[in-house]
This record gives sequence, structure tokens and C-alpha cells, in this order.
Amino acid sequence: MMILTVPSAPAAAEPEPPVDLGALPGLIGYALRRAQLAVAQDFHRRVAAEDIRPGQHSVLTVLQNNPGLRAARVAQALGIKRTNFVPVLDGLEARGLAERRRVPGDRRASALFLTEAGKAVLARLAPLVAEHEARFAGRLGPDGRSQLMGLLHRLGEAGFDPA
Amino acid sequence: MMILTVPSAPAAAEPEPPVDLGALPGLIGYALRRAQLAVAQDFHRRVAAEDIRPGQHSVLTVLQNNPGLRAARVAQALGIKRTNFVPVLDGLEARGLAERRRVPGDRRASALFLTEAGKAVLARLAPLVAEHEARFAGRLGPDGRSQLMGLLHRLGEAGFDPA
DNA sequence: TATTGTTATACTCTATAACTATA
DNA sequence: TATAGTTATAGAGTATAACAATA
Repeated sequence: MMILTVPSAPAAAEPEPPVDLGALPGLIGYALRRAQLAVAQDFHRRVAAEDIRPGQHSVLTVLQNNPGLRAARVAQALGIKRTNFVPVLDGLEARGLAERRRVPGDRRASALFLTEAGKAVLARLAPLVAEHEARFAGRLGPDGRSQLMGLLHRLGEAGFDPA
Repeated sequence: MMILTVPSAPAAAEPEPPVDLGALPGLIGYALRRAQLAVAQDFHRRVAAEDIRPGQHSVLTVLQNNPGLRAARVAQALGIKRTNFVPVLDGLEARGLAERRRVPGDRRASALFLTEAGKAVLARLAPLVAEHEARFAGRLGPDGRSQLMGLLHRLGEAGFDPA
């Protein structure tokens, strides 16, 4: 019996050499993006039941801690442009989680508040966010976590100003 | 003389109390997002002259280090879905920086290569990216930088799979 | 049947310019 | 003239579903 063609290796055993990422894994920005993607995806999965995204969670948290704050200040505190903050707030208001009220002294401004439903969502969110946080804190250990927070804070300093 | 209204302080001196971010600054995901935003904005400014975004830089780097790699493998290595990789590659090809070539053995696949122009862009990019990296590495110090890379890698592990 | 690349589509995020009503 | 909120719009990024050609 004659063998007509001899593949250099069985198809199932072709290992496909790993992709060489070059200098990318050593770049701070690349490592940040990969880590942030992983963390954001976990947030999305954990909090899916409440249908809240990280940015919405941030806004609700700020309103809880600063009832009556003006829209421009919320946006600025979170690094969101005023113009992009409008649809975010529209969404929260349409779902009955937050509300705009007129400010007595200044008829241009609006003061923002959580509704009771908004407070309830935040209360239900708390344990989900805590689990999410614990998952990644667990990967780092207490020392690693506090080191990371310090290092990230240094990167974020003096960095941006979303006029 | 009767004072009708007494503002609690002159308007110019009203300090506007700081916004209370609550638990946000202690959350890994929030700190990651702020840091990533600052780093990405600096990348954008530094590299504006070449009109290349971080994702494009990553693709060009992978093609340089793995000439002839298939599209699906490039996308998977960078955490981009195959379907979203198409317009990225279209853009690079339209600018003459990368090209698709037919693969002899498999008529479905395309092998990806940098063009000479693509190699030249990457060469001009190198010092800009190095400056960008140095800016943030300088904020952390050598030890801080290597700690950060280790911690970010732990966060990104086993995290995502952009099928 | 499974894989490669692709189209179509939609939703989010981010960005700029310009408007309105106030101040 | 400046500010608070808004509208309109455009560009990226990311997501799913489905298709043709090929394996």
C-alpha cells in the first residue's frame, strides 16, 4: 500500500504558534484597557438583573450622597460632559429613578434628586456591587488592592477636564 | 436702616462644597475607568499627528510581529470580535497601512500584512508612544510601574473571551 | 456541520457646535 | 457677556443575528 500524501502533522495536533504581541503587554495603556474590559464585563454580568451600567451607578451614588446637586456639578464630578449627561439623566428620569426639580433662586438650573425607586435600586445594587468588587479584590489581596488604588490615583491625577 | 436680606456670604466667596462621591473612589472599576480615561486622552493628544487610535496601534503592532496572521487570530489576540474587526481593517487598508492577501491553502481566510507605509507609520509612532508611556511611568516610578503591571495583569486574567 | 469573513443593525460612549432662557 | 441646560450630530466601540463561501 502506497501513501500518496503525508501531512507534516495530523490536523488535530497543529499547535498554531502563539500571537506575538510585541511591546503591547508592557504598555500601561494596553494593560489598563484589558483590565478595565474584564472588570466592566463582570460588572455588567453581576448587575444585569437591575439593568444598570457603571455610569448610571455612579450618577445614582452621587445623587444619593448629594441630594439637590445641580446637573453641571454632577457631570463635572464624574468626568462626563454636560452635553452627554442629558441623555443619561433622561434615561434615569424615564425609569423613575431620579428627578429634576426647579431651583428657586436660579431659573436656569435644575436640582437633581433620587426618587424612592432610585433609592431602592441603589439598595438592591449594593450587595451586587460588593460581590463584584470582592471578586477582583480577592485576586489582588488586601495589600495588592490598596497598592493598585494608589497607583491608579496617580495615573488619573491632573489628567482630564471634560469641560 | 433695615436690612431686608442678608446673603450668608458674598457671591464671589461662596466655596461650593465638594461633591461627595461616596464609595466610588474606593471601587476598583471606578478608579480603573478614571485612570484609563486619563491615559487614553494623553495617547490621543500625543499621537494626533499620525491620526492613530490605541486600537489601530495595537493592530499594526500585531501585524508587524506576526506577518501573514489570519484576521480571526489578530482579533482574538486583541480581544476584538471578528465582526468588529472588519471595519478596523477596512480603515487601515483604505489608508494603505495594511493589506489582506489570499491564503493558498484556505480560500476562506485572508492573511494580513503591513504595507511599507504601515511600517513607516509604526516607526514614526514609536517615539511618540514612548514619550506617552514615559509620562505615566514617571508618575509611578520604576517600582510602582512594575507593581501596577502585575496587578493589572491579575485583574485581566481569565476575564474575557470575545467569541 | 463548522469555520472565515462579512453585512446589517443597534446601542452606548464620547466629542463639537450651536441654540434657549436665563443671570 | 457668561452660565445652565439642551438639541443636533458625528465618530468610535461594542453587541447580536444572519449570510456566503469554503472546509
